[in-house]
Amino acid sequence: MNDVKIVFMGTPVFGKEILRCLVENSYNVIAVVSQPDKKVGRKQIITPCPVKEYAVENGIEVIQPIRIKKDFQNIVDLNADLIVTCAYGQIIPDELLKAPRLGCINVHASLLPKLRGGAPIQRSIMNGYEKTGITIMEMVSKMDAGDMISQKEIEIDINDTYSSLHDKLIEVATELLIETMPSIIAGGYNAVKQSESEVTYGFNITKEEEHIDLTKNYMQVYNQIRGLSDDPCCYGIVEGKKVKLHTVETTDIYYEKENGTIVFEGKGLGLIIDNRLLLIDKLQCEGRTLCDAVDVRNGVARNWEGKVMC
RNA sequence: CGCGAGGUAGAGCAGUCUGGUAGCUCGUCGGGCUCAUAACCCGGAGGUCGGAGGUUCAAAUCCCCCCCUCGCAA
Repeated sequence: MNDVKIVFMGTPVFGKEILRCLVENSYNVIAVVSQPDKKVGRKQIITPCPVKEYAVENGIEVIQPIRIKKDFQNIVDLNADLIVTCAYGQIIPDELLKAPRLGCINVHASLLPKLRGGAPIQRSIMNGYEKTGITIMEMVSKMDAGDMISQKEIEIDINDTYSSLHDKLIEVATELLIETMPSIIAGGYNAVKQSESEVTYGFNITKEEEHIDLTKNYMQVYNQIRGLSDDPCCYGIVEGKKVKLHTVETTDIYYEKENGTIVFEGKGLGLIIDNRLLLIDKLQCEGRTLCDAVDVRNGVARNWEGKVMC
């Protein structure tokens, strides 16, 4: 398999693990394409993305076009046999898609045609799905619309969060990739068209969607919170300050109270949605560190009993 | 030099404006009550108040510098 020259394109941790999978299984990754280094955090420190970091550690050439739409010729010139992408972050121009002999494939974290787009993992939880998975497909100019080569399902546990599901899907993705790569290289697979009538989208999460939506029902709110945990996290406003809800659990305890009312439950904190108690385990108040609900109640939230989150 | 909040006992916080005995809730340890308890009562231990310098009779508190954390913005 060393004779097949592969270019990998990806950016975040998910992509890094796919790249690692290729490298550790002795595939010949001749170069990596990533988003440009970005200024990160309050101090605006320029930080390389995880994929670049891994590539550099392993002595693989890294290319970081600012706008790949125009700036792709140097990638074509690598004369790769196959391009593997996973969470790269830019639309890849048709000329580049056509360049490799074996084409371009993408590892996508949903059961296509469901949840095309950039945030399939979060959306699968926020939409209340009971299963999701990984799809490996051919790339076409329309995002995530190519014919499907292979697919693997996974159940979403009621306690899964974005980060726990993210980690599980990495496992599934690497397994599926190992299974699928030989047939891609050999060219002997049957690609399946996506059923256009079943297409749904899972676009990136907007700022507004991180704000707790109290017009939704109990389970929808629960799904919103766990679908966004631990990052970027769902938040509500209490006494004018942002409160991030990191970890919550459902209960069968009922109260007749206004939506969003905060109650003292046991030694910790609870939130009333649809007259039903949502137990808060970990949260973070603006300007403060992440901590257990018990601690927050002992300090910042001493007088929160009966206050309403909005 | 982007804007803002914060660093006080093992944890989470109040006190700082208006300088003058180091406080609260939880935890912990000991005792009591109880069939029993994460409940309740009594008692104890535990802090160079992020660090250096300055003002002052006196600094957690005022002034200056540095370090670290978090929210926003990107």
